[in-house]
Amino acid sequence: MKGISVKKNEDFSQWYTELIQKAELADIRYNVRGLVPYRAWASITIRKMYRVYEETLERKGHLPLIMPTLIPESNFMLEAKHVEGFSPRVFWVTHGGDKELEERLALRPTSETALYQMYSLWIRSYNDLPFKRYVSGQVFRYEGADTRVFFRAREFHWIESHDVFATEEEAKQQVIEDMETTYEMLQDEFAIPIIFFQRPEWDKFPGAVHTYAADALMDSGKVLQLPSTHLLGQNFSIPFDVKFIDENNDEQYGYITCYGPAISRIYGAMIALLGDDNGLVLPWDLAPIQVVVIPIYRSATKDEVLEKARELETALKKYMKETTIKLDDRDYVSPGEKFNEWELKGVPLRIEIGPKDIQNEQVVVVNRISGNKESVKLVDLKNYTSSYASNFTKELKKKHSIQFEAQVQLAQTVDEVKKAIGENKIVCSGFCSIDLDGESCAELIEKEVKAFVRGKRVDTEKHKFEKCVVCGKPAKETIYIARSY
RNA sequence: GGUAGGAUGGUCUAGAUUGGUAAGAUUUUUGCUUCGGGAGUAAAGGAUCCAGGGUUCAAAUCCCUGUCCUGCCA
Repeated sequence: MKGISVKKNEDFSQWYTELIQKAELADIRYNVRGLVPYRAWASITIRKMYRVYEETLERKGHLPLIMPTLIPESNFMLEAKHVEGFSPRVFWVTHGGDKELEERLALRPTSETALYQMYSLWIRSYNDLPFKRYVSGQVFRYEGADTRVFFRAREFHWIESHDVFATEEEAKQQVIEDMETTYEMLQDEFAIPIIFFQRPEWDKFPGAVHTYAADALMDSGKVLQLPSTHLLGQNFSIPFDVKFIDENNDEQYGYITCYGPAISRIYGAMIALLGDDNGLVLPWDLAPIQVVVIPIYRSATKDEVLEKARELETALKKYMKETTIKLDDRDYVSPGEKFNEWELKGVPLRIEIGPKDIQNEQVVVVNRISGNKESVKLVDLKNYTSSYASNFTKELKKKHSIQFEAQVQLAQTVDEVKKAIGENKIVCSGFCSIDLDGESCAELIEKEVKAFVRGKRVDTEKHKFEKCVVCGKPAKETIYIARSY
């Protein structure tokens, strides 16, 4: 069987694994564990995602940088919390040829300690600020056995932007801009519904003052952590000596923010969320091929149909200039198999043309989201396809929009939390504190309920609780609890 | 960490109880017939059966060691 053998909502894990193999997205047989080659179909989409993300960052004042992949251990050791958080997961380069290196080199797990070393040389005065840069590339983290293609790997693909400001206020504004960027990209371009939480102290980026992370709302009631933006304050600028001369000729340390959308993980979230029992479904702009034309003929009608199909292809290419169109004229594959194959790969629009259509001066069009088939006259095709193209992603977003409030269940006790999580809800509760003194309560939730405290909402919160759901002390915060991937 | 399985053509699996010519499906290549929702047929190609050692006339199969994978429990 070439199609996916299970239904998405019956066995998600199996569905996802088969989708990746059968739609030729990635090949898990590479002989280093946790490192995965992405095949052409996934690579094309991932490159498109990079492009739209990079354009957006540049529009908002960031410039690109290309940075080395290796970071000397001495840089890496400069910020204590950062080291503590990352060193168990660093791949180290220890040898050059046969010779042991004098200093170990880290394969970057993130680039703060490479960049800020250079920022301290590049930034001289307040005239250089704000200083906004981004790096696109791979990072390496030695994860445990629990890897899953696109979601968690030992090498993954991301963009990290690192911005330096003269004041804390400007840095805070940047964090807000990063969150807006995330909504623009994930919700508008990639059709993934998200919500931002401020992470509790015990769960923030190592070295950050605050971490704000987007959680994607998956239809199973689970959440998946997507891009996060971090207010680093002066935690890195002091050890790395990122200083500038202000208007009064005084030396000041900069305020830094960093933002890291992991493109490979967003891709995973997108295919997992948007896909259906027939396979992949992709937003219009991100599909490697947007329109596939399938000729249908018998031996007697072959030449005539193929000729008309080629004419159709030429016409489509003329009036859909930004679109990738493919005529699937393979003779050795039956139409039925082509239908299934292109559905598996998530081509948004299929156009069929056969003898009956030629006679009636029409084509048959099939919608990847609804599966609906209809006939369209050739004279109307130009209008039809242009409105189809502009509506496709909107339809997809509508189908997967999740009303956050409708997923939420309020809970006053740990038992209520447990019950609601069991019903695939996201739980809203009172909590003593999201500072370090609240960690023991979070650990209890983790242990008893097998769900995680995601933090407090960044946008306005309308629920208020008297007491912490765990310890019963006065609730300083309203927080959300969910299971996560 | 505990525990139970597993590793055989590109892929999935049989073969193990009872040691004896490595099997099937699928994939790939080619020919002919097909083609409006996963085509049929004929042929060809493809595995030192995870690694190393032992028992034996003979090992995919039995024994030992190692490596890697998977499930379940903490």
